[in-house]
Amino acid sequence: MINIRLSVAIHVLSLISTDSTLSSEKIASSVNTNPVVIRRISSDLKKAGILTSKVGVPGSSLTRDPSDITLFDIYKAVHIEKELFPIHNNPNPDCHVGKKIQHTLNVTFESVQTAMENELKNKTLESVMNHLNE
Amino acid sequence: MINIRLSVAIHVLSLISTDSTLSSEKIASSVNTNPVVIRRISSDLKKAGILTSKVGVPGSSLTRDPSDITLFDIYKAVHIEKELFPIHNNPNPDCHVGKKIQHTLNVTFESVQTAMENELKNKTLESVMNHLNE
DNA sequence: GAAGGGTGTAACAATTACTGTTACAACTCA
DNA sequence: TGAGTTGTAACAGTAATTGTTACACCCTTC
Repeated sequence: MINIRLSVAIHVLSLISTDSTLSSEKIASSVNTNPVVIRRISSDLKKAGILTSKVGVPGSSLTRDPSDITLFDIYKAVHIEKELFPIHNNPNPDCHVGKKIQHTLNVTFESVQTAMENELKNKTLESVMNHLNE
Repeated sequence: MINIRLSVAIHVLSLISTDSTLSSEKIASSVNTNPVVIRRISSDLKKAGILTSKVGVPGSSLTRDPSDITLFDIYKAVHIEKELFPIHNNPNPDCHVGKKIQHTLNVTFESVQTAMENELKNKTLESVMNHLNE
């Protein structure tokens, strides 16, 4: 478990895609949080090229169709760059296991993380919104 | 993800499988942590039926062959039960999106988590140890 | 049966990350 | 001009994780 940013970001983008004039205040009331939390996440999404906005002007717009935005795009935008499974530091290099454990687990965990990321790539904002409209 | 328990647990099990007489003190010196951290993780692994040990007797043993212990077994043993991607609480039910976002994301995130877990199920302690011995 | 050394576990400190919040500069538009 | 907004820094509160001390209880050996 990491944080709720991905879920908030998807919520935000779902709202924006149907109404590009919503202020952070209004979005916050739908998400049930503070407007600054919304602006913070919007800022990440903006840096990632997923949405645009103008200082002083309420609202923001998607830069492309929801079918072209994968959950992985959103995930990358709002998550700190770090490994899914961190590995303990400074294992004892004088030990047969300690000497190689970090490299071994790096390789192992990387494929697990990739499997997770591929599944996020298979899902788009559009598919989530379709589910919301069912 | 969140913590280094999975990587420490794999380290511990790799050591135990080649020497079932190692004390938590010795294991801790290979992992480079405090013996209590090792005993805490060993306790989880014991509850999960992956290893056995006796109070007062140094060492512990695997209950089955490393080829029968998947990384998912270890993951379940040492991780708090919780979702990979948590979802924000109390979205506004008066909003079209807020009303359904939690259920929708639950379904969506579940399949992502399953993809990750399946990859963990595909890897065994034996395969990790083979990599350590290369 | 006493001593030394283990395990199991509770309790607490230190650290870190996340969320919520206040504050404010800079900007837009009526 | 003034109300309302975005973008962002700064900080408090909370929660989770790890490391650590402490100690009851249990072997094993002498």
